[in-house]
Amino acid sequence: MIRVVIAEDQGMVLGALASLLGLEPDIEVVGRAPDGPAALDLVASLRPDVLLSDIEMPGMTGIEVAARLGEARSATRVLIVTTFGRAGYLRRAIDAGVRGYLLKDSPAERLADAIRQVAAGGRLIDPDLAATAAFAPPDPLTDRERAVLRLAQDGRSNKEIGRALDLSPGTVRNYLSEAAAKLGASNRIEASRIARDNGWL
Amino acid sequence: MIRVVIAEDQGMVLGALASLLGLEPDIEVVGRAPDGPAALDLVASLRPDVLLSDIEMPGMTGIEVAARLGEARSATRVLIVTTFGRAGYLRRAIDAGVRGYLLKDSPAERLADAIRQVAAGGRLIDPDLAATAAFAPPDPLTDRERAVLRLAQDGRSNKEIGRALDLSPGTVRNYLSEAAAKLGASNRIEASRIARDNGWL
DNA sequence: CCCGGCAGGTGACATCTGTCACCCCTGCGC
DNA sequence: GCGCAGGGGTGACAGATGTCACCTGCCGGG
Repeated sequence: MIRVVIAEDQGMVLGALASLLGLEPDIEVVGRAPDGPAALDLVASLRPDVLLSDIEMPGMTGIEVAARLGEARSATRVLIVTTFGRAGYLRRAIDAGVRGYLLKDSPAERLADAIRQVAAGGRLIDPDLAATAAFAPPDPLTDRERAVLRLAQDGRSNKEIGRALDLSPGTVRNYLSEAAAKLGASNRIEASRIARDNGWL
Repeated sequence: MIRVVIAEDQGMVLGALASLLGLEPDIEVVGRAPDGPAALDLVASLRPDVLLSDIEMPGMTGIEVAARLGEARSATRVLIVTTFGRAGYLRRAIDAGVRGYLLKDSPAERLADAIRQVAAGGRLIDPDLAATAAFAPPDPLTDRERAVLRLAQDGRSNKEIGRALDLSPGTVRNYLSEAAAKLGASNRIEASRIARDNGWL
């Protein structure tokens, strides 16, 4: 019997996934978490074979949860199931020690097999995303550029961004200009959009 | 027996919802559609009691589907299940003749009851969202302002927006300035964000 | 026919942005 | 000690943006 904990912040999807897995004779859903910290606690106390986790959750992302489990030498393997087919997310997930990465776009039938594969010690990445990611350019941004873009994307001015990051407005402008050049964007809005779409923010 | 068609573009969620409803003795999932047009076709051919539909789908949104069904005097009642708790979406959904509106955030247990209620001719709106929406300000934007904001949000310049909408760049600036003033924003980026978050775009 | 309202436009002005060349530190390898 | 890379900063300039007052043409109602 494969023991699984599910972490997913959308209650309806959480329940639906649980019922989907409930149909499988060799899989047992032993716990459900609505956010990152709860997932971490449940894995610590229940020690399931697999944690099936979303990425975007309150408190902590699924990727952070995976990283924490890795640090704690947990035996639980993490399988990410997410909406976002962004190459940058996949990259970070793999670096965090995740064992599988599926998209919610793919057919539901794939899920149980993915869990079996991961539980058996295998690895698994959504094939479409793997192909995309293999040819995607790597993240060209520096930490500063990322920070500045994050603030720029919700309308802060150079002056405000400078205050927030303790930089002069002129320097903020330089970073944004650099970032736009790297991303082939013609202004901060386009630059943030490109970075966001690639999962670099 | 309540006959239901599900429209949802994320395969995994579609399958999971179907299995969730499969547990209910009085509900039968008779069809599944991965996009708007397919949903419309399925409803036309299967004439289910209820269409359970997402909003954001390829081809046509769930709200548009509901509007088309209304025009066609279809007896099928539409229940929206969506991620987005945006007051503007709810408003438009109701105007389109939708009979229920649930959030994916709410617990899975609510779904089956919602379907029964809608199938029986009742109406149902997620209580939290209903409360929020009741106090939310109405959409203050004109069609022009909306169009301009939509283009501004992905980084087009005044000149480009003008070309796209066949307006002079100066007029575009005026619309954006107007919109920002109405929304209490200090620039086009913030204005687009506010409008988007409220479901006004 | 006249008037008011409304969509669209113009011009002027202050700011903000984007681009670029160049400066100042600090740390580090030699 | 020298050189130099890298983070941060400055100044100047062109062009984009935000704000506002005011103009035009068109339409629908008195």
